[in-house]
Formats: sequence, C-alpha cells, structure tokens
Amino acid sequence: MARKEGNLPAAMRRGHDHARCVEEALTLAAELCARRGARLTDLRRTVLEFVWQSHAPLGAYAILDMLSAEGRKPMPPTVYRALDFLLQQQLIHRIASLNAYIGCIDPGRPHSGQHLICRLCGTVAEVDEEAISGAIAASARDLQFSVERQTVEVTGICVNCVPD
Amino acid sequence: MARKEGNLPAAMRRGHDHARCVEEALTLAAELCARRGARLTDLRRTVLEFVWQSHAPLGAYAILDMLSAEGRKPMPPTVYRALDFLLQQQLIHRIASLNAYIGCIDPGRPHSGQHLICRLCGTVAEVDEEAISGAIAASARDLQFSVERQTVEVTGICVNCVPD
DNA sequence: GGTGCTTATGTTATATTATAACGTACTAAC
DNA sequence: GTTAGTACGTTATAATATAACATAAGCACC
Repeated sequence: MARKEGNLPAAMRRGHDHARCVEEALTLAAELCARRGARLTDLRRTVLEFVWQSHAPLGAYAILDMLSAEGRKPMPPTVYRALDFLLQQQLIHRIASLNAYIGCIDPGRPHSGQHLICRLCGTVAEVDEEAISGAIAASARDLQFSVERQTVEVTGICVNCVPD
Repeated sequence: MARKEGNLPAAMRRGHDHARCVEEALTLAAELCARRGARLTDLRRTVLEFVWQSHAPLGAYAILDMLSAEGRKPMPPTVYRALDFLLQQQLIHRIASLNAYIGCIDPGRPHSGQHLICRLCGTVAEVDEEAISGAIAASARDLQFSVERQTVEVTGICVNCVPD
C-alpha cells in the first residue's frame, strides 16, 4: 500500500512548509498572551521560536546555547523561567522521557499531550485522541482516581524512518 | 456512595499486606531470572527489595543512601547498573515524570506500563488496560507509526487522598 | 583445580538537568 | 515620578545520570 501523507500531522509530513508552522505558532502565542494579559517578552518569544525551529524537542541547555550564540549570555534560571512561562501558557509541552520541550500544536484548547516520538529522527507528533484520553479517564474512574494530568509518550519509528 | 476497595490494585488498598507484595515480587523475580539465565545478585536483589518497600517510586540516590546505611558504600554507577538490569528484566519500571523507579506488578508478561500517580501520597498504581493500549495502538496505526514503547503516566489524587 | 572468558562491581571523574536565593531592572498604574 | 509587581541577571548548588577504566567474582573448559 502506498503511503498516504494527507492525514498525517505536519510534524510527520516531510515536505511541509515549516516556516508556516513557526509563524502560526508565534502569531497564535501572541494572540493568546494578549488575550490573557500575559507578557510574551522578547526572551520568551525567542525561546518559543527556538523550540519551534523543528518538530524535534529541544533541551533547556540547547536553548541556552542558542541564546548564547545570539549574543545574550543567559544563565540556566533565565531559560527555565522562560520555559515555565511557556508551559503555564500551554504554548509548549515537556517531554518527560527526553527532558526536552516541544511546541504545542493547539495551545488555545486545554488538553493533555499525547506524543509520538520517533526514536530515529527525533520528531515528535502531538495527537489528541479522545479514544486514548477517554480510555484513561474510564480506567481512572474505576479506581476512583481523580485525574489532573495525563502524560502519554509513545516511542517508536515514524513513517519517514521505516524502511520502505 | 461508599468506597469499594475490592477491585482496587494493592497499591491503593490501604490495609493490604505489603510484606506479601514484597515477598511475592522477590520470589517471582528469582524464578524469572533463573528461567532466563539472568543473575539476580545480592546487590540487584537488595535494590529490588528497596524499590518494593512501598508503592511509591524511589529515586536512584535514595537507593544509594539506603545501601550506604546498610554498610555498602556504592557509587552512583553501581546503583544505576542494578536499576538497568532490573529494567531490562522488566522487574521494575521507570517513572519518567518523577525520575524514579517502581516495582513491576506483573514482570512475567511483556507489557507497557500504565501508571496512576497520586500527587499527595506518592503512591503509584500500575494498571494494564487493553482499552488504553489499544487506543494508542490504533492511533499510531493511523499515522503509520511503529510503536516500541508506551509511557502512560497519569497524575492526580488517589482514592485514599481525596476528602471523603 | 588452574586457565581464561565473561559478567558484575568498584572507583574516579564528569556530564546533564534543574532549582534556590538574592539582586537589579523594567513596566504599568496611579 | 513613585511605587508595586513582574521579569530578568547572577551566583551557587542540587539532583540525576553516565563515561571510562580497574578489579573481582562466577563459570566453563581442560
């Protein structure tokens, strides 16, 4: 069967217009922050842009290096504070199994991240499947467990990295 | 509605006989290792026992301290190697969102961990819901993503920690 | 029961990720 | 302009994890 790219998330479409991903993410972030009265400062915006530079998650110290390369010479707390802000605003997610950060594809709507992580190219695709979160919610209900946060990280090989 | 404890996993049954959890885990571990030709050494067995001492996950350096208190004075690599062995044998799981380790309740059967983590008491209950792993598998199939490992970590409040 | 091979552990050093604590500067509201 | 709050700078250190190499323990074979 031939590969269908049509339904794949942008992260996994090889030739997608990534500049547009970044632009949309930054525009949306600015709008959301404005609406919420949160300050998307230069630093925070720059960090968000770095995180969005690819669909592979970025570590805090990689961001630190990129900021250094730009002329700012921030120390770790500066970066972590920017990341904390972006996490609070739901503009990025933390990938716990990689200790790294990735842009959120739908920051407007509250949601728990479900992430598919390609072990080979590092690409992370975010999905939001009601079937998954519903199954988790149902299981938790059985155990009278009150859910606050779902972390779903699926590691494997993405469509672009499997041999044809 | 009154609480039903009957169907809860041991981790979330307050009065359960935990000594029995530990004993079963150690016995099963010994059997599995024997069957597999893997060596459950003194150190590895001790680490497994520490991990099982409660249903809350234990950090590597906590284990290090416990070993020190016992008279051994191991360095971090010793502990990490023991943990790596136990992970490989599927006798424990790593909880990525906590950087900590917890005993596996069903080490014989290959499975992906699904964990409910109580933010208040630290208890982690492992479940194995086909509905959850099935939903993840289905979503991955849609994206032609080949799954190797599923990490599901659900944070919230367990039945013993919610106000009555 | 030694010999050599493999596996496990010891040891030293350091990498990587993250935060505490306190000081300064910016910003917006009045 | 003053002030209150927020953001950022800076110093130091905590917490988690691994690299690299040395020694010892187990085991397989002669």
